[in-house]
Amino acid sequence: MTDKQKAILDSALKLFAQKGFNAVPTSAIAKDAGVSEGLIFRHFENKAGLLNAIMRIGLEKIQEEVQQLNEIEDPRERVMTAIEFPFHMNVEDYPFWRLLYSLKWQQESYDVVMAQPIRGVLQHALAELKYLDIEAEVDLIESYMDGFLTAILLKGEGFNKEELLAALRRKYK
Amino acid sequence: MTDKQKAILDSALKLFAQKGFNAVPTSAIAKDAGVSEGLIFRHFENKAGLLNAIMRIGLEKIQEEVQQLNEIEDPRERVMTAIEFPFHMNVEDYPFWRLLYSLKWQQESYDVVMAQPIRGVLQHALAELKYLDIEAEVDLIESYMDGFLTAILLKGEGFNKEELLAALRRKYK
Amino acid sequence: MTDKQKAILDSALKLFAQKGFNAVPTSAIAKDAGVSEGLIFRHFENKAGLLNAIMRIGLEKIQEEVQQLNEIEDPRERVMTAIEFPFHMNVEDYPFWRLLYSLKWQQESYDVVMAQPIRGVLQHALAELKYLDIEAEVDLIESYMDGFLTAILLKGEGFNKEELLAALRRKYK
Amino acid sequence: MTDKQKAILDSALKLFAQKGFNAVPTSAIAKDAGVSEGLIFRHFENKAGLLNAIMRIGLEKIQEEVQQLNEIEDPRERVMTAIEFPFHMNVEDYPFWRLLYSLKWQQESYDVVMAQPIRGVLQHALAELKYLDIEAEVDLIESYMDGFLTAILLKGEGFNKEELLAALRRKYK
DNA sequence: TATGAATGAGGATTCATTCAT
DNA sequence: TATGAATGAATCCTCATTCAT
Repeated sequence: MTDKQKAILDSALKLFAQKGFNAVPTSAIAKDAGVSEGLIFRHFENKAGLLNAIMRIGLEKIQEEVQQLNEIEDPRERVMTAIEFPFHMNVEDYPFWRLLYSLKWQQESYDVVMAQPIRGVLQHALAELKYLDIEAEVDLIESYMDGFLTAILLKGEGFNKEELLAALRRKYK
Repeated sequence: MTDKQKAILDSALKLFAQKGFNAVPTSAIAKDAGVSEGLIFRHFENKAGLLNAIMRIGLEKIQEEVQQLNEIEDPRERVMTAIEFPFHMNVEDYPFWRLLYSLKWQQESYDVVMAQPIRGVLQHALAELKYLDIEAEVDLIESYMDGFLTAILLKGEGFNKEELLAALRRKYK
Repeated sequence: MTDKQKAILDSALKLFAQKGFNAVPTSAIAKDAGVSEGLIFRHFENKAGLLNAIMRIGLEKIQEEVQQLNEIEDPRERVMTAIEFPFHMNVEDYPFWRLLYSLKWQQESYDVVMAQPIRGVLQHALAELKYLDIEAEVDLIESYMDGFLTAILLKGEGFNKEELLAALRRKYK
Repeated sequence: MTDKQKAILDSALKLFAQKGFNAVPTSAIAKDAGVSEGLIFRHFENKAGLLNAIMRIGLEKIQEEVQQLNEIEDPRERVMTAIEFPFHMNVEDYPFWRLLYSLKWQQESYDVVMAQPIRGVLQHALAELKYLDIEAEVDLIESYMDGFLTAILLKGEGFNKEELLAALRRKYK
């Protein structure tokens, strides 16, 4: 991957995350990345291809994250770490998550593919813990995670991430 | 409000909720509503004005909902009813909520205005319950609600709302 | 002619004169006149018909003006009065002249018809004065008049009409 | 400036001069220039930008003209040459002058900027000639020029430019 | 006579995409 | 690989005009 390809991907991710996929013209991406408009199409075929490339990279990152989760022995701790993932995730990954979450609400959903690895972890852990209604429980945890991610990604300022985490832990102690 | 105005609003809400504001051309709305495209602009000035009208109506519905919440005497029950709101909300309001939640992720956010009434109810109830860190607690509850709403609105099929609610209640018994 | 018809004509003349025929929507005329949009078309058939009505009225006024010119016995004085017409014309007729002069520059020209009566006066007077090349002389005088009208109608402020007239008279003493 | 840019400018000037800025759709310009409609906006941003480009070029031509005037030593001759400018101007510049004079009558006026250089020449020359009321005199001359330009630009056929000039010179001998 | 809702053709502008260089 | 001029379909919006009331 050349420098220019990376520049295009970076700009596209940044802008898509800020304004939404449909609201960002390819010309704006080219300008932000400091390349010609044509180059985007040479490298990524079309605008959807650009999005695909971003998502492929994001999925790889998620899979690394999941691998780290799986290295946690204690299933209870593994679940708690998963739930708290939104609080600990890397700030530089925020744009990717914003984009993923904004795309959820439009038809073409990458969401299912992306969520699957984490669901897998949870299913496994809950099975080890002898839970009965695993699917419902996973849905519940996934809902929590969605909610926290939403809060963290959208309430940039005027909101205390640490206190929210503290409140969460108080509940689950 | 004439029949055609209502038809436009209905079609617009439906389509915006399905595909996102930016992805729906006014021509598609007109077609779906069975009116001429020009009529949209005569009644709502521009596409953003149409969205505003939808949001104004939605806000009124939310305020009614909040009023009903406030009639619940017991603050504990009031909070629980609020948290469970996503499970009990009217199916015909789903499109509005989908639209609201999809807009959250783009710049021009109606979100803050819309969430305020519900936050007010929670702040009040938690004060009655002598909570200390009210803001963090409200953020937490709001996160839950966001998460549940996301689940309910996006996982149409292949997901059991009732079991999720049961799992939630088991936790909070 | 009803009050509303007059209101429409007044508003149309005012707006056409300010911004040009093409730049004024019929809706703006209706609004300014305080009538419904439909009424314009009931009374004047279409936008061009409205312009025609304005022009017909204007032509009548010009013909009255010309009649007064013709009552001047001395041909020399008659010519001078004509040349000075732009300086003495009624301020409330400015919009009509502005409109007429702006229309000159577009294809559909009312100009020829409107200028004819005045040319007639000049031709007559110059014949009485035994001029030889009457057409060229009339063209010359008409050019003067066009120039003065342009100056008076366009340089509203920051321009001294009286001094211009004085300068003109100095020349022609 | 590419060939296509020049083609667009040429077509736009021609059509604007014929029918007026507002009466010419960009589609007509594109068609006449043999380019796609989109190209107009890529090069000139919007319709007003296209007009601006035309005017900028026109202003440069005027400034060249003015420079030539200033090379005339005798101030009396300089003034006469200026007054007679409408009679001697290049036929291929007619469209530009038509456009400029048609725009005079609408709000957004380029007129003042365009007229300034010529006024400057006249003010200078009249000062050399020890005129007293220079402003009024310049207004007078400008009016003449406006009148002659109007005549020449609008009475294409059926009007003898040479005879008008002869009549003018007879007066000013 | 008068209203104002409704239409639809057309107008300015945007934007993904192509292509010659 | 990289540019940027060029395209044309689509998009938002305007506006003269019609029509039911």
